[in-house]
Amino acid sequence: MARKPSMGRQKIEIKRINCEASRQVTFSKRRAGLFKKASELCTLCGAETAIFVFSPAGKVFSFGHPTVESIVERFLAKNDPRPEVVALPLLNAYCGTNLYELNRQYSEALNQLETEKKRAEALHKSSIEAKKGEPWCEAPIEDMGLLQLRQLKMSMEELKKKMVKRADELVANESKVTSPFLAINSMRAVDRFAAARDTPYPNNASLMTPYGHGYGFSLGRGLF
Amino acid sequence: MARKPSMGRQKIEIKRINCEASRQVTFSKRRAGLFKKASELCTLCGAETAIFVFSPAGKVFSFGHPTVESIVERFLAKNDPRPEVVALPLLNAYCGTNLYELNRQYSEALNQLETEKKRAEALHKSSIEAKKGEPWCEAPIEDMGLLQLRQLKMSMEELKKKMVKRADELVANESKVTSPFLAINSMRAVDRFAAARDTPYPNNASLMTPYGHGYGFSLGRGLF
DNA sequence: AACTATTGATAATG
DNA sequence: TCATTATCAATAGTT
Repeated sequence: MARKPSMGRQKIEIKRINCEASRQVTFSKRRAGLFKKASELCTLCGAETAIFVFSPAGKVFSFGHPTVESIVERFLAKNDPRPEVVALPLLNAYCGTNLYELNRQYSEALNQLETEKKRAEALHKSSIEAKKGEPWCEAPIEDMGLLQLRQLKMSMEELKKKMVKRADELVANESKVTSPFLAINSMRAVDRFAAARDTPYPNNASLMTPYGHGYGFSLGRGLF
Repeated sequence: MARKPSMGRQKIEIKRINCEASRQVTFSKRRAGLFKKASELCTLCGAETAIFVFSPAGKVFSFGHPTVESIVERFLAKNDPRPEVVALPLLNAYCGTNLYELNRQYSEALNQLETEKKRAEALHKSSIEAKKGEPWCEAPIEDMGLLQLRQLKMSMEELKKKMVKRADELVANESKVTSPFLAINSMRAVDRFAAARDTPYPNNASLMTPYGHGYGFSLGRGLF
């Protein structure tokens, strides 16, 4: 005998939802719906799909079948504009010839960059002192460099090593090995909605597989 | 007075569709639906989303808001273990601006390089032909190297100059310009389902924007 | 590609 | 967040 337990779904306009709370609710619901649709597409049609969703708050949610990584790898193989990705196969093509010289130049450029930054750092040192109590994020970026710079340099050096190593490998082995992308953030689960689990990665990502077909979802906190 | 023009939608099981033709049809329909859902999620909730779908035939279809590239970049910044990927945000943070533009310049140079390589490849085609029966990858790479190598070296040198110059700029100007990543494969259109258009990129990608809110879709032939 | 009967997704509500 | 339900939107089957 009860009457209207709800007025049911109402039509909504497709524009930003102003109410913070309902926007969040809608985000969750529709994200789940989107991922479900994606999994169905994969199952029904044999497609391979990856989805990344960044919430306004910066959380990342991803879906991938067979895995997020395999899809990204596939995509990057064709579309990544980043130099190193473009450069490696190119360098490979040339048998690693002159790699040393190229690396030297690259390093040199980076060293110069480092030098520049240090100079700037020195120049701004006084103003750092002045801004003592300021929150970290408001501090002038020139002022917080040394540590990160060192880290950067290390990363660059590692990149360089990898480039050389990779080139060597490819020269030595001309068989087209499609090495799987290191699937750091992937796991398989058989249970529907398997429990999330922490990973040791900076984004503190958690993972779960809501649909029982080897589809992987991941959640994590964004940096931005 | 006609009666049943159709028996309407019937329930289907979520498992691979065996019939090739209807699988293809379903793929198209559901892919469009998925992208629409994604665009709505973005609009309603202020989310940022990217989707990649590989058809069984190897075609890639992608959706991105604001652009595919920005989302991938963001994702990789947190999940890609490759050092160069770690380095980028670090540099960005350090310089108070992002490296996207620099990166773009770099890849542009490398793209030119790639073009050069292809040209040279064509030039050497006869010698390749001569080695009939041999797969392309077995052809001696030394045979097609000198020209491109020179070009590569030049590119690297120019990169170096650009990096240094950019570093100078950044030191001089500490305002945090968030220059948008050059969305090589993206375009905006106001028409729904604007006509696809060729791009000069290797995958011969075509692009269109089906939903009139600045969302970009791209279609292209896969390599795999 | 277009149409429409249905199913499936979800906005409003508890 | 989870559950319910009326309604709207997506789409399977057909032309």
